[in-house]
Amino acid sequence: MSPLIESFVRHFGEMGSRWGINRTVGQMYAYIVLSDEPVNADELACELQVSRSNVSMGLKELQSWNLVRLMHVPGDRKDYFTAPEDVWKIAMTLINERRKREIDPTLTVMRDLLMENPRSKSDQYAQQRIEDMYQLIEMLTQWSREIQKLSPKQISRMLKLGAGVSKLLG
Amino acid sequence: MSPLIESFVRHFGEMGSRWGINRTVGQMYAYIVLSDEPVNADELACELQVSRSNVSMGLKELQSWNLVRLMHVPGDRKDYFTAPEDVWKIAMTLINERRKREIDPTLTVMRDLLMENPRSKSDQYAQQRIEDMYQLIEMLTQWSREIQKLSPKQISRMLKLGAGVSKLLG
DNA sequence: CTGAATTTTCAGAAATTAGTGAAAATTGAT
DNA sequence: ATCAATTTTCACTAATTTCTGAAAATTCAG
Repeated sequence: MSPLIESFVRHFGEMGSRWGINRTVGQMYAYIVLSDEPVNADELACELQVSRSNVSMGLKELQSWNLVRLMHVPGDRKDYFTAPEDVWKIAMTLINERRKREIDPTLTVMRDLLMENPRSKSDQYAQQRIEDMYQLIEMLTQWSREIQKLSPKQISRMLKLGAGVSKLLG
Repeated sequence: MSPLIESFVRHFGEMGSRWGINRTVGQMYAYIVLSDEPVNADELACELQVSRSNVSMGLKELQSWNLVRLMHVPGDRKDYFTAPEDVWKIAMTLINERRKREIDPTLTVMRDLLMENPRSKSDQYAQQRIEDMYQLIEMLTQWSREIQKLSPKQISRMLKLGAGVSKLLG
């Protein structure tokens, strides 16, 4: 692995571990993303110096996150993996998978707690707080769903406008 | 602690741990956020059933993230803590602190790697990928900075418009 | 100053999470 | 069907992270 690629892979391993993704899985994905060609498990195990079984588990996880696509190369029985060519696609997938696994269940818990009737003044206050958070998270996830209808080009244009949107809104 | 508050605190402990924040710190913050009045360390230790020293470390962390404010109540030597009343403020703080600690250093690493001259075809491809990611992350952080100039009301209006913005942009 | 109240530190224990190797299961060419 | 190639599983070990209790440091009223 070239020094350039190694630096990146190392850094993303560290980053991953701060975001609840394990270091090795982070490195594996960084390696796959930077790779020009489909990557197989043996290559990952060898380049990242981890056991073959660890790679197998990591790949299973990346597949469950829809972050890699399984491919085959003609005349080779091994499984090969690639990441989407479009970084927007990767970002959207990450956001959507995390929403499914973490945000949606959280909203459900909050909704349930808001249905209960408060047994005290402090429960009432707590419910108000929960409602504020609920509204905020709901708004953000709804927005994220909405903008995914747009093309990357359109999203870029919108983001670059930034605070300028407020002028359009009067 | 009422069952309602306990459910929320438990859930946020779990969530925290999936986002690289330790369970206890997550619970502590959930408890503080839902609390009507300023909270002291002994109360947290007692209600969450963790050691006093663990609370001390957790509070230090929450302070370093600017997520709590230290207060004093007259006639009491203990330190008391509160969370901002505005959930938008909390969200912005989280985003900004995470940017400072994780995104900015990542952008620096990527910028450095883009300066190096590629030693091979595959380095060239890797640099292209890194550049794509760099542009994407840069755009998102720039946007996040920009919209923080707006008031929560204005941000809400903008987010609710969602994909509708693209119509305004033609 | 003194000393009680409070907070912080930190070495080590406990708990959790990650990684390995050997064995089992699967796959697909012949 | 057979068998070699490949992937997966899983019990165990290793590494990391979190938590604790005791001691040290700090704070402040008197």
